[in-house]
Amino acid sequence: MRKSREETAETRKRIVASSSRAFRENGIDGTGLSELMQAAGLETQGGFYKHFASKGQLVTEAMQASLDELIAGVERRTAEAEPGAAIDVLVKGYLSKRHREQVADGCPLAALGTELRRADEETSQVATDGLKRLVRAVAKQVDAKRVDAGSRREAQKRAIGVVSAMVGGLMLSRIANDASLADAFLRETREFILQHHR
Amino acid sequence: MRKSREETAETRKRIVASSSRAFRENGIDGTGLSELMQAAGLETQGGFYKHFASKGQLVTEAMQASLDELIAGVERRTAEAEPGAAIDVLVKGYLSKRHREQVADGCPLAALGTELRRADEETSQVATDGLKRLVRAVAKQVDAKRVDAGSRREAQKRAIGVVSAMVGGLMLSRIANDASLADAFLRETREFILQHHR
DNA sequence: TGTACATCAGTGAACGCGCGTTCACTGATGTAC
DNA sequence: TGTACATCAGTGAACGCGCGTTCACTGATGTAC
Repeated sequence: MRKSREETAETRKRIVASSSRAFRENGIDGTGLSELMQAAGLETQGGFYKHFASKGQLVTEAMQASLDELIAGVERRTAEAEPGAAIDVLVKGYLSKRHREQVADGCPLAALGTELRRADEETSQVATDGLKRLVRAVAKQVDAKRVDAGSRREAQKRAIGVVSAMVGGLMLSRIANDASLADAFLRETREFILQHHR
Repeated sequence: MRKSREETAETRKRIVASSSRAFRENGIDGTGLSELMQAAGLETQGGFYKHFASKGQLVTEAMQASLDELIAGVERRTAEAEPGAAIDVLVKGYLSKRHREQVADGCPLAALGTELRRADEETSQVATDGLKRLVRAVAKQVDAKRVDAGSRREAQKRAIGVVSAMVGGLMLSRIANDASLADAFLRETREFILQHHR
């Protein structure tokens, strides 16, 4: 039953990709290995350890993958936007009903944030790096007109505030079991952030 | 071994109080009943069901307790502050190193936020109510000078943005395994929020 | 106020279950000549 | 290019463990008279 190198590599990628979705959807503790292997199209969970040394290692790689996805999404969206409107596009996309509903495809910080505090060292490092990259990607769009060195530092600082509000707003919008409050969290957090840029 | 009514009521309170701390510290899924009963000073976990119908019911009550604590804290701090400075005191207290470190005594939204999305209906309701009360408590301090009806609605809207940024900033500060980034999240999120009020 | 009985908080042990991990096995793939 | 052997991806079953929950039991508390 041995598989070719190519197939093996594809299986591995499939496990990481489907796990990164499953973790965001059901939490890290809330997702078992048998569920993950089935989601990746494997019949049993025994083969897991042919690809990963432990569940922890998979968590690290899945976190890396979803953060890469997040940052690539931010950069793609802002690159497509007309200059000056990028921050608007970014904030409206992040704090949208679509993003609120599509947890498995969305930001891993807003999906797993409070679980990450208790993650192992490797995952913690990956999350910290992702957070830095996110801040940098957002900073590029904050005050895009001013480009001197001083304002770049300013932009970085502002970007931290923007990221805090975006992630907090999305997470809290998902907690509210009341549609009007949930929508208000998206809408008013967008407004709150964008007031800084008018 | 029967205990008096008074003792029974005290035991129940002790279980709720120590559980609310344990959940914030280690997560809901991450905290077992035997751990909770030991933390409350009971020798075995068998007696748990003399007080609660299920772990879920305890989760609901513990969440209620920690949200009550949070809102009482917000109201106490702002009541003590001199008028006009209340929002400053509130934001600086929430986004402080002390709060970042004292997870078990801190805001349950920043500690358990992403787990609450998957909570049962009762807990979800308690969390939503708590979120509303928090927004209302913060709104009282936002634009405290203007008190006409129109600005009260405005204050409520602003308060939502303030809450999003506070909760997000604290949670992300806890994720960063790098002290300078973690501190920057507290500092710059404070700045970001307070710029709205200058 | 004192006695007899019912109640029930907490103990201690057990239940089935799903968890992460391990392992013997299979047979197609990869390697050596 | 063809053959012989080693490798190893995936299967299927099992491991010990801690989970939430249940239950028989104990004996102090509460209730009834």
